[in-house]
Amino acid sequence: MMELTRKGEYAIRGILYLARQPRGQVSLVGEIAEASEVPKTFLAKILQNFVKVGLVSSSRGTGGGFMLARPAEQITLREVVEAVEGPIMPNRCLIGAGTCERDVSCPVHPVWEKVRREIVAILDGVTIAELARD
Amino acid sequence: MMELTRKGEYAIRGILYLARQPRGQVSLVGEIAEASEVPKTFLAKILQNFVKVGLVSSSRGTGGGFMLARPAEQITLREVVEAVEGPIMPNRCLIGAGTCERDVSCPVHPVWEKVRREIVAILDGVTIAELARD
DNA sequence: GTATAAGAGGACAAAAAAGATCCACAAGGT
DNA sequence: ACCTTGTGGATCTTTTTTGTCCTCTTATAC
Ligand code: SF4
Ligand code: SF4
Repeated sequence: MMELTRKGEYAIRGILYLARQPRGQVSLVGEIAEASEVPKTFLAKILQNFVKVGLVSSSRGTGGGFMLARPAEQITLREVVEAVEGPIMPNRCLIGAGTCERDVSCPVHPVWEKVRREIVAILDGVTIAELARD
Repeated sequence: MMELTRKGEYAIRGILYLARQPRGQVSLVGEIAEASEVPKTFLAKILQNFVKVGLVSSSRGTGGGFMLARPAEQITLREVVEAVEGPIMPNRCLIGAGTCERDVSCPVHPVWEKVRREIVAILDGVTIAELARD
């Protein structure tokens, strides 16, 4: 139950690499992939996710590559995980009403809600900058 | 990320049915399955898991069936979930040393450990008895 | 002791998700 | 023009989830 996928793991390793680069420095997919030991083509997809949600900025052509779109101090672990894995959601019924016909007065429902809130709180409390300096 | 599977969901619904029966009353798989809206053969496997870990006791033959092996007040939601889904484990590297070559001084490691502890604490704080009376 | 009524266990199959790769294309630099 | 680098989509493989089936064992009833 409740396991981070490879994609999430790779995403963290990848963005940590970016966070460790000097401000303004762009990095190539291949470079990040090698350093983080992540399959290059897979990482490319992950970086695309980051770009889409505005965590990372990209540029093409010679001299192009990826860099953080915001300072690492302002990027939380939660944002990184959710960028590639979608919203944190311990049980499907939390998505919205009607997902489970039983959700009207389901006694277990509030427990999952609490779990969700706790996980979100922990991951929101950790920034990429903190993780990167080590 | 981190979603309970159907199996876990069915397990909870199933054991709640047992918890709502009068003490000493045995229930048939088919009966539990129908009431909980769970595929019967799948539920049978789940009940086998429960029996294996000692949460539920079973008997065969005429008059056989399933009942809680302990009072519902002494069964926590964590036990139920772990019985069918295995240990709560937000990231593979928590299983043990050597799972990830990077785990030596990995800065993210402690975060997952914290998440794990929190989830365990929440699920350990909820008993089947509490959930059943509703 | 034979029929019947359960659960136990294992093999197996379908469906979904995860993990990974490829290629044609767009955009930017020389 | 030509090279470089990211983009987007299609596709493929592997693993996990979800579910079924069949045979065997255990227990009761007649
Ligand atoms: S039974 Fe309750 S906890 Fe389970 S999916 Fe439905 S609403 Fe959620
Ligand atoms: S990189 Fe760190 S968090 Fe990720 S699997 Fe390895 S030890 Fe765990």
